[in-house]
Amino acid sequence: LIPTIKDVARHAGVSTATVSRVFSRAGGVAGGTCERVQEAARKLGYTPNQTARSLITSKTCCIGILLPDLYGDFYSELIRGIDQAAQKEGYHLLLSSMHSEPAEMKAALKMMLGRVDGLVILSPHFKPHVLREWLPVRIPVVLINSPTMGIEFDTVNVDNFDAASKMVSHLIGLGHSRIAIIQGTTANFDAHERLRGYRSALFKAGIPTRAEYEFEGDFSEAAGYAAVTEMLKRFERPTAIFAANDAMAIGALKCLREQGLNVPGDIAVTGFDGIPMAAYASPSLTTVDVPISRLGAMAVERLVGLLKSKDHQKIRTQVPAELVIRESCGAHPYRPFDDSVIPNTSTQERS
Amino acid sequence: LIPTIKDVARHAGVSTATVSRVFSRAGGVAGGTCERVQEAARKLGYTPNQTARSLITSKTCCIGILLPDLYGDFYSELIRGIDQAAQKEGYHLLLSSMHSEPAEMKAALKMMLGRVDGLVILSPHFKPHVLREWLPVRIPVVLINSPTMGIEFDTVNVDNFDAASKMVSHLIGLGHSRIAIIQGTTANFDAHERLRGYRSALFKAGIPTRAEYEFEGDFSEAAGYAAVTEMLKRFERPTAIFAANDAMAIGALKCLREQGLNVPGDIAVTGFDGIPMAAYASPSLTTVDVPISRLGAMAVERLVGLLKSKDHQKIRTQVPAELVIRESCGAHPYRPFDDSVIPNTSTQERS
DNA sequence: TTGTAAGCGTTATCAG
DNA sequence: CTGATAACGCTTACAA
Repeated sequence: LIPTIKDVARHAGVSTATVSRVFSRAGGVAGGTCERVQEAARKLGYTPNQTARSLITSKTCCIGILLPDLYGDFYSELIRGIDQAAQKEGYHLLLSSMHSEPAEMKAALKMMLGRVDGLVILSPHFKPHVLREWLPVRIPVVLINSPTMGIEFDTVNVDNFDAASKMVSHLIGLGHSRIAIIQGTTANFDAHERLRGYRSALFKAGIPTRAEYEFEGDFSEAAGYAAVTEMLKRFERPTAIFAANDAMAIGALKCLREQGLNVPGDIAVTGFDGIPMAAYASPSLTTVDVPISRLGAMAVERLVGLLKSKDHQKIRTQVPAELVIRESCGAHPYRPFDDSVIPNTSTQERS
Repeated sequence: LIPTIKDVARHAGVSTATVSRVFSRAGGVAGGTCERVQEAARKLGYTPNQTARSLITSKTCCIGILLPDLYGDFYSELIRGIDQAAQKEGYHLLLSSMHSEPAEMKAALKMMLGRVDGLVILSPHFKPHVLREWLPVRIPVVLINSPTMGIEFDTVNVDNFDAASKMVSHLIGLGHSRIAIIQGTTANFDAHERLRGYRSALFKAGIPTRAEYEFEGDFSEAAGYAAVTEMLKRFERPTAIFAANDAMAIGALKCLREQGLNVPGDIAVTGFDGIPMAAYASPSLTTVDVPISRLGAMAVERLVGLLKSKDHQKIRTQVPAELVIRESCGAHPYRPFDDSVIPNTSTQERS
């Protein structure tokens, strides 16, 4: 039903080897023969079977992407960066996301073996050594946002520590010394690094860290709201809040507004991530722009590098994130609304 | 370097056929033999090569996803739905997005042939007959949001016409008769259907359509802003605005606010898409919730259906979209802020 | 229950 | 420049 190289060869009156040479652009085929082959192929609607091709060449030109069950902006931006880089490098994507359980992830991994030349994995759950155990074959792997305790894998991480430190230093520079943090999910690596950056900036400025200023959170808007509720009960309340992500910062803003407090007048607030809504909050939210799409792109670029050269040196790449100073930290005067920030999210493609 | 079925067979002292039987769960292998094989495989770190497997079985358990260069919520929601459905059905995803030019799309298509069992394509650009020409082999295909003039492919579309019509009818029910539309990108199928729904609702209510109430747009916030600027110059200005997507509706809200007009008091506004920010706008935006993730899921489900049974009847599936009544249309009293709506978009997985 | 051997559709290695 | 022919790693009749 579906034409193979043999059919084309027969119709063109040549051998399969010649047809193969034509389609693999190997050269060494006479002009006339080449045309005859292409004509026959067109007539039959022949396209080389990539599976068979990659079986013999042992190259798939595919990279496997393993993601946990994330969603929203982070997910799409990451894939965008990955896809763009992959396309530029001539690779395709075998995607498997939605993995919350180890068994699912392991199964996905198995499915990919033999189908991909390399793997990009974002797995906040599973420790590198667990992954190593699941990867019997020696296949190139790049980890995104991984704790990278050991040096078993190449990694590409957002420099959460540095950016958090810079943000808190920025607040200190604005005159704040009673700075609270609303932390991300415990045991999350990003959350951990942002906390570390917060503490480091305070330390560098000679400000002692205070346990009662380190509020728990889980990256949700509700957590930000709750943390502020708790915070306002304190006698010596902070003059600034460093939220570990934008969602919590926005929850914090909401609570502060409800309590009649002025931001940044009474209390400054900063976020982390740079979600579109941050610019649209009122006051607009000072935050850290995490270059998610570059994160994905760099992971792919590193992987392709591994694929091309048999360079077996493990590299830890840190992607820098930059501060976006807006109104909520008090560095800028308050303006009711920021510029256009809503991405065109209709069913339309990007114009 | 990488162990094959032969290596396992040799180590276990059996034939490759037996090893194959063990790993393909075909049964008919003695318990002791089975264990010996698995032990050998574990020692060697063997995993079946999926490429070789699918070459002989001519089943890949992969479906190809071809997308244009979209981004943001739409993109991630679509993939989410696709991925969930695919996983449930036991299929994997070969993804290729970022296609703005025909040549890119064609190349991507070729890359997939032989690697996938079927295709899900979202291509607002290319007409079905062009696709048919690019698909020489008879491979199952489901089109998402396609004009579907002919009946060459199965399609899964959002019922834009119906939802738009319902929304405008809702405005009419609230007493409006001078209703403007801010259209989406010309030549975009969704935009076209929403316009058709708008006109249909007016027609059904016996309200004549007026060309001067049909403003151009391109789905961008700026376009919504510009359209309202233009609109306010008119003597008999509309009492309601039906924007063809949320981004434009929010642009419209911004312009109206700047002009000192009250929404919905002076003029009602509605959107389309149901982006998260719509709930967070002030006043909160009445809109149409487009079930994007279900759109993707249904496309996959239909495709898997085609794959399993050789049912060659083409089906046009319409996914219904529902109205989300909030404040901007005037049906509800104005409250300063809606409930928590910001998704957790941090690097953290969905909790 | 197990082994032998013939493919799956392609590319690669030789000869010619 | 072209054609046999042997892989690639696996599954699957068919035999034993």
